[in-house]
Amino acid sequence: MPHDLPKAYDPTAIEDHWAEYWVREKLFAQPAPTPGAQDQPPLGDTFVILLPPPNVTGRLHMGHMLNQTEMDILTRWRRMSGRRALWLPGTDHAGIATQMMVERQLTEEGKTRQQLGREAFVERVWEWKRHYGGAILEQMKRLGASVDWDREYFTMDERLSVSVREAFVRLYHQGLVYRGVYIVNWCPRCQTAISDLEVVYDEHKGHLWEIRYPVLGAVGKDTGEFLTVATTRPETMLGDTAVAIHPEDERYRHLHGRKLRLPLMNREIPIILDEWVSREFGTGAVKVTPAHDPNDFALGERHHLPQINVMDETAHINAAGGKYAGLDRFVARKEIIQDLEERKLLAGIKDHIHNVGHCDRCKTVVEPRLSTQWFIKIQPLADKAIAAVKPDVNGNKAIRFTPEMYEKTYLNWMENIHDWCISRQLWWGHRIPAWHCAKCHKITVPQPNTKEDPKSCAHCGSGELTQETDVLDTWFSSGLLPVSVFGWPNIIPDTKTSGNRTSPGAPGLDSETGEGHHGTNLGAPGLASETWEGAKDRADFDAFYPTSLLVTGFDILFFWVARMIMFGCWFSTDIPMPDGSPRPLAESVPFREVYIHALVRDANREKMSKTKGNVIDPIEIVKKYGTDAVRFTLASMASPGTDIAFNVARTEGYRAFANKIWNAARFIFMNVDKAAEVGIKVDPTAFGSMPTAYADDPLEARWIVAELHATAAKVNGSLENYRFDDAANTIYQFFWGSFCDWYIEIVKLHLDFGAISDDLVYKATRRALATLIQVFEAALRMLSPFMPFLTEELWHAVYDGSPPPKSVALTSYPQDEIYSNDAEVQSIGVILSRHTYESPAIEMSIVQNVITALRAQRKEMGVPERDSVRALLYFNQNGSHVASTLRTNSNKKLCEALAKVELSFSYESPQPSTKFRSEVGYDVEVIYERTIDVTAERERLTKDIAKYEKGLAAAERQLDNEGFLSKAPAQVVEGLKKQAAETRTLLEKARAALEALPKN
RNA sequence: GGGCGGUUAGCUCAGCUGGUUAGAGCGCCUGCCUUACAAGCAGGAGGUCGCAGGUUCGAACCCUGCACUGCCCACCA
Repeated sequence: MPHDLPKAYDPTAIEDHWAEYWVREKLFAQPAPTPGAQDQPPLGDTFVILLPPPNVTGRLHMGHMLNQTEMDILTRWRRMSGRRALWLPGTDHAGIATQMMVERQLTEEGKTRQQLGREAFVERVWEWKRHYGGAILEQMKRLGASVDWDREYFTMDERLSVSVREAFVRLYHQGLVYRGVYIVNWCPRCQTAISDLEVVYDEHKGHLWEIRYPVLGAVGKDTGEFLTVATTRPETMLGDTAVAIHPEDERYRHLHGRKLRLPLMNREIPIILDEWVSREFGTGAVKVTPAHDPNDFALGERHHLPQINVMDETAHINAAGGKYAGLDRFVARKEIIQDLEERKLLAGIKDHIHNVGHCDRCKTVVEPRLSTQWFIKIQPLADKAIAAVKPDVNGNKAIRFTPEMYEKTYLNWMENIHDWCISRQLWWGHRIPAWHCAKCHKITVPQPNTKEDPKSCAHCGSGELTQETDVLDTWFSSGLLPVSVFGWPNIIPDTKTSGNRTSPGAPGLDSETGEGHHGTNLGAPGLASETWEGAKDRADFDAFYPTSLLVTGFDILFFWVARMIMFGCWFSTDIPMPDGSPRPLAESVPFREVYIHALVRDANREKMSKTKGNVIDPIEIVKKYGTDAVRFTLASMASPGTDIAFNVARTEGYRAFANKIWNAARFIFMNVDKAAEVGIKVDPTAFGSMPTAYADDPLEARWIVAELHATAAKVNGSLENYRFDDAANTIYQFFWGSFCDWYIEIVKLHLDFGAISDDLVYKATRRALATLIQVFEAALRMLSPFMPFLTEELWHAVYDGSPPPKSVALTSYPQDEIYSNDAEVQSIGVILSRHTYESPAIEMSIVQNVITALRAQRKEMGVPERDSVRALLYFNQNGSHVASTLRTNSNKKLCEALAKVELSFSYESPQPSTKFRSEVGYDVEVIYERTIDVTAERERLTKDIAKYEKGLAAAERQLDNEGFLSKAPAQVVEGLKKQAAETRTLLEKARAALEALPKN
């Protein structure tokens, strides 16, 4: 019997069970639609969301948990609101990170990957992945994420690898991929190029070394003069091929056309003139090392300087570095400085604060390095990606950012974008589908839509081809996810004819409208119903692309979000709409909305980091407080644009909330059981919808039903705007503040199983019980996206273990049916208008106000909590609605029961000598013998008087103001007048009471 | 060097397009083991909304300046 609930809620007792249940029952599976079939609900009502794929190497941290909580709340909410919801999970192969992980393993075994060889190493990584790669998703399952596990992907899956290859191949044949020798950011530890984004800059206290380069005379002899250059990386001087000065720099005008002798290397290098040189910085003379600095590289190109690479891939000096060969760059730096000093060529050392680039992955200092890499010419893709975010002529945006300010950040970056270095010198990843010819040394890239690797060189026909050894940047494959997970490119029939026929990158692409000229393959209408290889994928794509929303952190805005937008817009443009029409930009975006969430920090607002040791492990917290409490904590603090300072004190509070809900359920089930004993059964078929109340229902029933509807309206509205905090707080307030604190306390009075033989009592009890359960059941549904475990457990118990659907997650989300439509409400006879004093909200607030006043007065008089006492209620001239509310017998009884008083009314004023309490519209007096603490009383009254005087003065000042009276809206003026009158009454009474206190 | 945020109760944060006397949770104080819940109930204290001007009948909210603080971007050796 599920009604036997323990006294305190123990999350650990139920969570594993439900987590497994949701997965096992495949409750959230959303299989690909059958081609041509009519599905319900209609395809238009989809809610599709991709999980930002965690790294396979990853362990769940608070950021993941926030991200997943938000996505789960939205997905569950949309699903319950009738949308066909699909949340798609997967993991990222995370090239560098994973390779590092396995290399570390090998090191422990005393091996290196080079010893293993590429093939064996990659197999080893796969093995690792099979073993440990699922950890993070297992954690996710445990947290109750309502994803479709049948669709789980991995970015190195065969299916997704096909997409990656096709994307590269198309871009290549569109002329948007190029290969060349450039300066790239090189990580000497990872021994690979990394993109600009993967370099993180740290401010670093370094030095600026000033080195004297001897000036040579006409015959190549030292003149005895020196040109002093300044550098932060002296070791690069081994590769210097010039020194640059500003052409207008008067100090050096006499050196124009002269040469220098490069110290330590004894190489003659020219002095070149370039306006790029800043005369103010350093000495105004810059050593130029084209092979080791991006600026110098550009300078070198302009002046046709040789490029001398002096370091190997591990940042050790190579043979070109003379006697320093073999030294690590920092060791070499020391020796070079020392040698220069000995030769008196070191003019000075200055402290210098500058930014040093580090590898995002391993934090090694990045070395700009000349190497052959693959790049994407990004501008054409960026143009579309910009158009997708900027408002069109009608002011519509194909992609909307929340918070909106990220739109600016995004556009700013996109408008200043650089070509993307996509090659990585790793073994783990998608190997670049390009083949080098041993004969003509040209490159062969397969044609689009071909599966076979090329057998012979496309240029000379030679069969001596070897595939490129570099792999693609991890973000290349994750950038493709929105299209690749839905089957692209295998979704266009007769694909042999499409592909490289036209080049979208070519001039003529209209990036403003996004309507490219590469629509070579406008499929026929009814495409999805045809039987062909990709029909199933195509139906999937048609149903779910574009996705609805992306929820992610700003840290991967450029890495991932921007790349998905570029790729999504680029590769989906030529896929016709399901009806065969061309795909507009708004339908080629990978997602329609982006919600960017904040960072989770520790309770002191510090960034969580391993080195600081302040990382909060979500799994630990979950074990301690329960998943629901942690989820609720995150949700309640997730206000767009604000970082979350995660404080377990909050979580403790929400564990208490879970316990509160649990105990409310215990109370309800206890009464259900009592009712059953006297033959009252509640019809469960009435559950699952929104409860209604009728004119003859008692106040608390009419009120709580109205509150429920109002709460539903507010929660739905908040979720619509990603206001998780508002939504969570609203539900919290409703459940605890309204349902438990007031409704349950009052409904107890109407659950009278003792006098059940009386027909009226029987009916009233049955009705009260029905409303109680219905509201509770609806509240569970409303709460379930936030607290899926607890609500699932209790919801099943409400149905005594045999609910209609298999899960609360498959029921419908509470919708407001009152506040959204007053007219209809009145026509069906429900008395729930909020415009009159008959409104349950106003009636209830009066009752609550009276009860609170009575309780406060009791307390002040020192009445023991148990005792019932007599009390007097004095109505005054502002209190007509109070009087009319309380004259209702049921309301009077209510006040008496909840305040433990026996109430009498009076239309006189209380005697100044008695101790009473003044409220707006009435005074209360509790009849009880006690000695008044005159000092405390005087203090309280004095404080009240000051407050009233201040308020009254402010109100009167405004009411005397002509401008206010003429310009402010009538209701504001009226409200202020009323309030001023009330304050005046309260002030007078307080003054009188103070006057009446005994003096001493 | 550019750009974008933030500053409201002891703490963490709300406060929607300016409108009556600024809210919540936690913490704090007081009293209660009242048979759903002490992870609870009841009552209470606590804020000149960072500072200085301005606009307005009216400003936490709009404008200007300042202070402090956080983040992002940037090739200055």
